[in-house]
Amino acid sequence: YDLCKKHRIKPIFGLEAYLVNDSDPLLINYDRDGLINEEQYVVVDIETTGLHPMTSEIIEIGAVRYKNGKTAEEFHSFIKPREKLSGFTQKLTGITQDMLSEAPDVEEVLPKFVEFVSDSVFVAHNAAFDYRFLRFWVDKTIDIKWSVAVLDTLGLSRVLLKLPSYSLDKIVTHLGLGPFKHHRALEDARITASVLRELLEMTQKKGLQRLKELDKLRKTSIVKQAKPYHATILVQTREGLKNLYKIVSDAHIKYFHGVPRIPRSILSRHRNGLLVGTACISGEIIQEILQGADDSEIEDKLAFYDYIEIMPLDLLPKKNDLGITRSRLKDIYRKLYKIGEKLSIPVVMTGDVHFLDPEDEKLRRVLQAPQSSREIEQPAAYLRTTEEMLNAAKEIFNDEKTCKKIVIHFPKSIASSIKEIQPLEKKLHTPVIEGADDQVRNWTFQRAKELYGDPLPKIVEERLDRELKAIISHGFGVLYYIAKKMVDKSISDGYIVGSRGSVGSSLVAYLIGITEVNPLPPHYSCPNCKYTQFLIKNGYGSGFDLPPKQCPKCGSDLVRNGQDIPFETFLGLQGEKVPDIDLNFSGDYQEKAHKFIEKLFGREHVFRAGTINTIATRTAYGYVKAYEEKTNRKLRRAESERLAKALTGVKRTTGQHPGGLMIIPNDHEVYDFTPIQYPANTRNSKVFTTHFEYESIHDDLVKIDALGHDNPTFLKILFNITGINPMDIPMDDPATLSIFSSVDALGIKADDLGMDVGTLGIPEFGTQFVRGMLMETRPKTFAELVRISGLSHGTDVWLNNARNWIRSKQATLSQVIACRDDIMNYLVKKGMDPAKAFRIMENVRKGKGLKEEEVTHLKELKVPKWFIRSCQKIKYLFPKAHAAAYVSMAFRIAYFKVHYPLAFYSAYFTLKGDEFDLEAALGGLEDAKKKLVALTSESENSRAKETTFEVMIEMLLRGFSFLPVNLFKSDASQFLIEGGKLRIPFNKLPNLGNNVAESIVLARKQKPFSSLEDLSKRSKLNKSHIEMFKSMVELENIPDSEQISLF
DNA sequence: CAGTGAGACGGGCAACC
DNA sequence: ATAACGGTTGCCCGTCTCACTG
Repeated sequence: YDLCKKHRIKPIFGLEAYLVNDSDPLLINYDRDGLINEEQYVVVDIETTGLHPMTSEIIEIGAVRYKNGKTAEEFHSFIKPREKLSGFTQKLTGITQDMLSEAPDVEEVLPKFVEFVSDSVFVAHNAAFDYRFLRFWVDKTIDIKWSVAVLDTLGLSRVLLKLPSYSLDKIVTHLGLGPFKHHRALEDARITASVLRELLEMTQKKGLQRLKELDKLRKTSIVKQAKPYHATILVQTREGLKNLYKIVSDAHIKYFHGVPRIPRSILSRHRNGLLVGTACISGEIIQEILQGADDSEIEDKLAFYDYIEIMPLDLLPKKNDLGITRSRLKDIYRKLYKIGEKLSIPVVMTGDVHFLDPEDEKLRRVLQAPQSSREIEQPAAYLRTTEEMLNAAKEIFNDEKTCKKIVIHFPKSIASSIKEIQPLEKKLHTPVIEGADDQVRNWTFQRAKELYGDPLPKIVEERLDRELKAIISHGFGVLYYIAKKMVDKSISDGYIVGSRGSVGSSLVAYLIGITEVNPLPPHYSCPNCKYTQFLIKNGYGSGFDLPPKQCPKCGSDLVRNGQDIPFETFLGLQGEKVPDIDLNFSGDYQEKAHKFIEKLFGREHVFRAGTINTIATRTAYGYVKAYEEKTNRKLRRAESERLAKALTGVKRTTGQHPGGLMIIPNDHEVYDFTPIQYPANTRNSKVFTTHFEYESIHDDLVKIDALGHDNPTFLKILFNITGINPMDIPMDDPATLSIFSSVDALGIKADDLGMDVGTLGIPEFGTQFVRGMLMETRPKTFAELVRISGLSHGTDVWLNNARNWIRSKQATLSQVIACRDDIMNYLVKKGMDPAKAFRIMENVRKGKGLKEEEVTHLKELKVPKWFIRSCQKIKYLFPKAHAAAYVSMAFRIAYFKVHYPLAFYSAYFTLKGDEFDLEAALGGLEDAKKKLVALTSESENSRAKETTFEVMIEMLLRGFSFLPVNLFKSDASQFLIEGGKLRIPFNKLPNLGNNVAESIVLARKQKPFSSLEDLSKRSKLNKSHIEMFKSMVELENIPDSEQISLF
């Protein structure tokens, strides 16, 4: 929409639909009122040389008269075809050329057959096929307008039976009607008569007496059985867009079967503001014509459509399985034009555009390569100019006037009947919860007074007033409210919540418990008498670094806190920035957190943000390679690069956002903004996602990010093992702080470990890169850790940037740009207008650099060169609040690593042990070291595995070791502490996942295993597992089988 | 006894914070 | 030896095993 606006193109929304006819009657042309029981039926089957009456012939007719539960007279005849039988037909039917050479001509057989049917009800399996075929040839050869009541056993069995397939033989098997010779006319007719008998009995059991009541049985499950037709839908009005969203949602959620299907009844129900076109040769109209529908049927069908589409003849593949030629198609198009004129339905020439330029056709071939054994020719479905369309029209119609009509005039008039629609308002629709604002205000002040006394210190009061004004006036109070509810719920369920993103910049958020980051300047406060002391500009970057102190008034130990973070990073200067509420839940708890939000807002108002998975570089090269292999040719490098590049961005599948929930305000429906669907169209998913990805709707809807993270799980495991509440850990513990610059506190030697910092396994501090930073900077304070955290994220923040300024002594660790906040703080201090400083901060942190006039302005303010260069290089930058939150979590985990090592290693391997190498663990230190060396030289893609090895080596160095998996002692997934050792859990065995591991523990709880046979029976272990158990698991000498105890 | 389909598992990849 | 942002969820696909089917 934006691009159209920019380039002054009128956008027309719409789609190519898979339309399914769910409203075709089971019985047609029936105008009597007979009883099911008393009606006379003729059950028919024909064998033909192909599927389309225009291009194929009838070679055999079989029919059985049926009345009152009994079959009577039979009719059978071969028919001599005008053309030779294909091998396929012979093979399918078993009918040979010989059998037909003496047969009568079609002109001779059909009159007898018509007489045999007389005014009975014509019955067949997929009756439309047989009926239309016969009718076409009756009309063609004996010139009779034949019309007779038709009943379809296929349709009838679909509504009466529940089967995966409704082919005649499947139904026969299902009904137990015995074997028969399929694809021979008389046999098929006889067996179909038996099927008819069963089906009619069933309808009578359902209480139906009269044949014309049959349509009462119709139900929506037909949608999945019927063949989908293409159709084009255009959006004419705003109402139409919402209707389309509803239709698309239904198609994805209720009627998805291979493709999203749109039942005609649903389209009719939401038809306002929509135009429906007949689409390509896979559309209903042309398909029906090919299958022998006559003009009056086509006219009836066309009543549903708003315009008829005609397409350039070269879109028809030369070889196609429809048995249709270009000249035949040309005739059909001409006929459609005539009918269009008669019915006053505009006929337009459309291009069936699937790509932009003719040569892009090759890209489609490459895309098909992995799925197909041969190279598939693609139709010329490119975007044509008016000139090209006129030329294509001339191939169908002789007169220029008609060509201009269908290429120019009719399309124009359709386009002008379409309103210009703005799909989204680009205005945030915040949800409303009655009383939320007041509640947030009350919670805030209540907690503020608990911490800082009443009346509040000026600095606190001023900040709260400023924050609350911005928060509430922009309608964000409800976000705070909801976030608090979620955090409270998670904590009461036993899982702490990590804060992430910039929420920690908000004092209100801290006070109501959304974040543990206190953004006030470093300060002392007395938990007893509420004495406070704020230390502004005293050189401390974090309250955690302040020296311990007693309250001068009452002598209690003072609390030290405050990370010194400006509120503006969160909401902007005037609260103009849409805030991001990001929360880190334990991965184990994430789903529950989502359920909780659904409950709060209502299920109709919360949807997981959808994502669209596209072909990216790696996959693109995969496609090109597959294409090379399939076509057996070697492309030049430039060509494969060109193809790969052109393929990137093509949609592959849809998915779920890692944690984002879109909130629909109470006074709206989701269809005001987006359709909805299942992720990846998996019908059993518990989740609905938005059909549009987050990026395209984020201006209009609030998103709450409830993400999964290991830290809360990590700390929960540590709490369970040690009983120590991670939130009570002293944040100035010197031993803990020391491992960020030395290994001494771990009781091992740097040389043995191969590094001289102790942060292996500490989240965000354990990688080689960050360890390198630690070795270079040797941070000694919490504030410095926060800076390292900022510096260690994003490209060109540390390397090629801050590190150089520090090395060349142009700036110090405390001066360089480590967080977003640093930029604004510094520039405001230099005298820049805060609004400008904010804008620069926002641009730099997104990697947009500086504008030329901004550089000039910075120079005027005497901002040093290194600062300007820094801003220009940074690609992404943490907010300080995020860094502070993450360092707090890392610090807690580090505390356990120093003081409760086994608990730490247990939690670490339980959580991060995907790459855990069981053999190395049991092989001992030297073995593990050897394996690590081998691994490092092996591949570049084994970083995670390397880290697991390093942590393992560190643990062994500290004097701890592993115990083998034990059938009676191991847990499913947790590393249990036994003495000074860690017992390896079942799920670390190769090819044995959590599922199976848990089944073992569950069965063991019920009753100890008496033998391997018993184990195999009562758990989900398979044979290979059992074999593996014999060599890798301590089985404590249990017998192989139960037999021994029998004797 | 071959074919099929479902489910578990692990690796590779993409989207996203 | 060098360069390196770290860490999470989720989808697809190939492989393996096993139960079921005719």
